[in-house]
Amino acid sequence: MTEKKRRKPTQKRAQATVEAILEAAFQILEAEGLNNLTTNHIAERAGVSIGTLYQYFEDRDAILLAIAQKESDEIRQLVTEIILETPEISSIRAIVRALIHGPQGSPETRIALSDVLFRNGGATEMSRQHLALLASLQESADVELNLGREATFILTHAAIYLLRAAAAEPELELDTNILEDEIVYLMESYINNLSMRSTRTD
Amino acid sequence: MTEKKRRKPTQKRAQATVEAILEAAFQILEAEGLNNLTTNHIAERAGVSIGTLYQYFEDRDAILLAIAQKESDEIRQLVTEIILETPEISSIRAIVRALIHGPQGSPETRIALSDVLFRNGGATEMSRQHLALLASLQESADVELNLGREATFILTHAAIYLLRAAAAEPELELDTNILEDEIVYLMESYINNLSMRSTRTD
Amino acid sequence: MTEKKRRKPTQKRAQATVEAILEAAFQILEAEGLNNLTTNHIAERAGVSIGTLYQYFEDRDAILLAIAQKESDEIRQLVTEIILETPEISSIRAIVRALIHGPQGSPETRIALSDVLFRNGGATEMSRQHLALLASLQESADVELNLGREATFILTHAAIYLLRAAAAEPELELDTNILEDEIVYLMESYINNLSMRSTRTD
Amino acid sequence: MTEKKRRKPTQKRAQATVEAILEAAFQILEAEGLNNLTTNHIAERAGVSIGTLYQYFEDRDAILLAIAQKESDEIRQLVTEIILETPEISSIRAIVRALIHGPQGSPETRIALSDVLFRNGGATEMSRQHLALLASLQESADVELNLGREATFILTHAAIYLLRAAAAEPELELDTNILEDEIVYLMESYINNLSMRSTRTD
DNA sequence: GATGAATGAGAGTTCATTCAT
DNA sequence: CATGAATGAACTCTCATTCAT
Repeated sequence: MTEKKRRKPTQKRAQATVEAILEAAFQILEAEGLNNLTTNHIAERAGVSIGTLYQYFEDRDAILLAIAQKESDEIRQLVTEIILETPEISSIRAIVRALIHGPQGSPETRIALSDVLFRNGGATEMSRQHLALLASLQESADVELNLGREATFILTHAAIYLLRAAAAEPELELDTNILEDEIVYLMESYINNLSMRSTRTD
Repeated sequence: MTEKKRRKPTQKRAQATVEAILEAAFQILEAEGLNNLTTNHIAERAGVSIGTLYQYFEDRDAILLAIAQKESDEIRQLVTEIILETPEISSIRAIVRALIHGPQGSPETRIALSDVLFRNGGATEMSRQHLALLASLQESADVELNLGREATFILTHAAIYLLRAAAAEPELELDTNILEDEIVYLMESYINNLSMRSTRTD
Repeated sequence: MTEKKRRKPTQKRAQATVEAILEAAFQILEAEGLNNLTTNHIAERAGVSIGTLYQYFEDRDAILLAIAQKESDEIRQLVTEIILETPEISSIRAIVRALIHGPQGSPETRIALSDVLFRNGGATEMSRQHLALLASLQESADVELNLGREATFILTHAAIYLLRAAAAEPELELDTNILEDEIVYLMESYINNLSMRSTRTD
Repeated sequence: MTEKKRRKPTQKRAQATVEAILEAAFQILEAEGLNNLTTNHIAERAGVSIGTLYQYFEDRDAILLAIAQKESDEIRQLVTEIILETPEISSIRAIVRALIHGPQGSPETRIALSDVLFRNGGATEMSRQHLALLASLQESADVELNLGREATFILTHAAIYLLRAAAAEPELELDTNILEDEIVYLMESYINNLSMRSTRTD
């Protein structure tokens, strides 16, 4: 009854409003950081009133979440594209490459976005991404892997968190191509290790 | 010049006050999260006035930083203790074990603390920890490793970030013993991979 | 860029709000002095929330400045009115009379207001007032005055500062009419002195 | 009974402490302005504890007052010295010269000190200075001046406030020698004017 | 649907002053 | 006499959010 409903933008104009808000928020996040990402600021930059903003978004976090989900989708998409374009590379490399080149924005932006994704349904949204990742990885292995929870966790998180850490420390001046190689090596050698153990166990 | 100096606690009473503040801050962080960790709240819980708090800490962040540095020291200490107690285990396992059992507090607490450590001298304080880690790892390898920046980065960050991620997702119910094993495998197989490449290159 | 913009009151309601804030501030300044002129106090007296206050004024000083500028304008206006109403009196007397009767409020209020005017663009806003004053004075002299910087300074500051001092020492119980006469004498005799010197010098 | 007594420094060591406090306060006032002149800051700079400071001074204002009175004394002294050294100059010029060269410190410092002098017994301490000034001026006049309250006020305040204003506006780059001349002219021509009126009236 | 004026809890912080040691 | 740890009222200012227009 008393629940406030947020309008779902079905009309074209409304769609444009939502886009403007998300775009404005992203720009501010990039240019001025999470601390200056205030709702009033976003509304002003988007050219809408603060009241309008609140008709489309429950609260400040919802805006960030929308941006993050959009990026998340784009990365999934990118994995597929990479595999289609260069079918000779391994799934692992495709994933790592997508994780490197997909996300836009500065380190701070990336962290803010992955944080919000985590806060809002860490067990839901984010792990969906991880599980998709895992499915791809399974294909890479010669033998069927006998994965425990912990190995699964490592396979689905290592690349993501290492790349997040790399993004957060730009002063290390890591070469993205080499980094791609090394992370691929890291994961492949771990999968080999898992295979050996699986074989032995069987 | 313009810096306000904070008193360094020389008297016994002052020492106790500082301890009380840090302890109170830690408890609040645990029980109520980073958002409710306000300076007034800390002072109240510590049983001191807000003015007293500000005599010893520049600002809110300084309190967090102090806690984080204390924990950081404790972990370094723990690595040493583990190696002394169980000399048969590898350096890698000692480090991973210390990283698992060292940090106190909930996932959110750990993240907040590692964040503050990173914010305040990401290239200073934190990498000191990483480099010490690296030195230990070098000893584990049979051949002298020929490490590029990117491989170094992976070696020094993989365990830390994976464990941070694990702490952040308690709903996965990971078994810490198994997790320790798997991370050790991950790193050992990567080091083997590096060794093989080093050998070939030589 | 980093400047926070303050809303300019476009709606009628907003105009009234700004008026209420200025009025409240003036009353408090009168009744309780500059030290008790806190932003919370002003907002409360004005019947608006503290947040509203800060939407229209950058900070506490900006409120004082707004009041001072308003008064400053009123005095300029008053000089003109006096000359129109009593065209037989000299410019000097008109200015002195305006300076005596124009400013509202207690001595402390006047000083606070002239201080804030001085702080914010001492070389800008305030000297504009002084220069206008000077232009009027020049007309009073028979011969064209040959004014050095220092004489100019005296002409433009003597009346203002003496009246400010008089306002600051109400216990002297100075009669404003006589004071007006004496200050006019002071300035006229100085201008005569300047004229004599100018004549001689030519 | 319950009245707090402030110690009068009779011993040598105590004298030194008081001196150190006043000196420290003056330096801070000069270097960092009235806003940063905190009691803790003064005590630290003076090398004494805050508790000690409060044994010699009732409150923060008392420190400023002590400095101001010291300066005030020095100026009175300076007038005498100037007259003794250069007996040919008029009393007026001696006073003006002393007011120009006597006070130490930046404009802000001077204003702060004259303000405190005024606040604490505007009718007492400060007018004592003014009356001494007036006595000297009376001697300069040929005929006995028949001074009303208002004329007295002008004679005793004009020079002081004009010089204070001049000090407050260093950007005008007034030449102190010329300023001395002009203020002397201002006052002399006013005294002449007064004389003429006195003569006529008699 | 859109607007933007208004809200207000509450954050961080300062500093004159006291008093137990 | 000196110390300096402790006090806490008071202050400025922010920003997510609401709701009358």
